[in-house]
Amino acid sequence: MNPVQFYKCLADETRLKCILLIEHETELCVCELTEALQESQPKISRHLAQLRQCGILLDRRQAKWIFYRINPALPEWSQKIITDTTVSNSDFLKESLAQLTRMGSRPERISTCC
Amino acid sequence: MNPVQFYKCLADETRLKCILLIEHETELCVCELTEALQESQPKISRHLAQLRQCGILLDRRQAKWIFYRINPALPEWSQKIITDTTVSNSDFLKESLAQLTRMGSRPERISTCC
DNA sequence: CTCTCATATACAATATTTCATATATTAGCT
DNA sequence: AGCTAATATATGAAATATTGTATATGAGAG
Repeated sequence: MNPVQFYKCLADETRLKCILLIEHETELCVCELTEALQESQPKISRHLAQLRQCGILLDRRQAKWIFYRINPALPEWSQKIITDTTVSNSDFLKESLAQLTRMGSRPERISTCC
Repeated sequence: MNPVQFYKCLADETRLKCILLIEHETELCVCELTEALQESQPKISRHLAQLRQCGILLDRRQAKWIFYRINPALPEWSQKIITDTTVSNSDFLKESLAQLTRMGSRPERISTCC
């Protein structure tokens, strides 16, 4: 992935918040992101599809849910940018994280490995 | 500057190359960038204006030329992203740097300080 | 004060991105 | 098989971004 394409993915509020929230939480499903960001399901879903197609995110299905996580095969420099941006912009995520915490009955995760 | 705004600035080939070339060379003027990127002068100029307005670049006039440099007052995380991106994407800049080197009669710089 | 060179800006046309709405898919339950 | 919950996709309209072309500005030379 070339750097312009990478930065285009980060250059949208919904997409950037999805990426940083997932980085912060390791893994999130569509309904959690929809709730955290207070946006419509198709809107979230479209942006996630784009991030998946670019190779920034990976998804896995577990029961009814689809969980997204950061693609560990991303080049190191882009992974670093994602973690650095998360750490240095807590204000930007504050509201969404609070909304996520407030969310009742979050789907339960089954660890992928072991 | 919020991170989305910052990434929007990087999410265009012309702008990203300008930023990374300037980072690489410390300081460049409009005609050097025009030559390095092989783009029209108004195109380069418009993008530089946008980067100046966002606070990513600073400019100074010296004789007939206007030199642009990275704004040292940028938040540390964004400066880091600019340097990391430059270091990790030499292929992306290769052609433009070669073009710059090939350029004859580059304007002479007078150091700002001392 | 005029000419030239380097750069900036205005404007309109074009291209790209984003979104709401409607609909499709897929898994699990009964 | 039919129903429901979660997610994905298609379509067209609206909003944004980008660009070429023409023109303006500003500094230095003569």
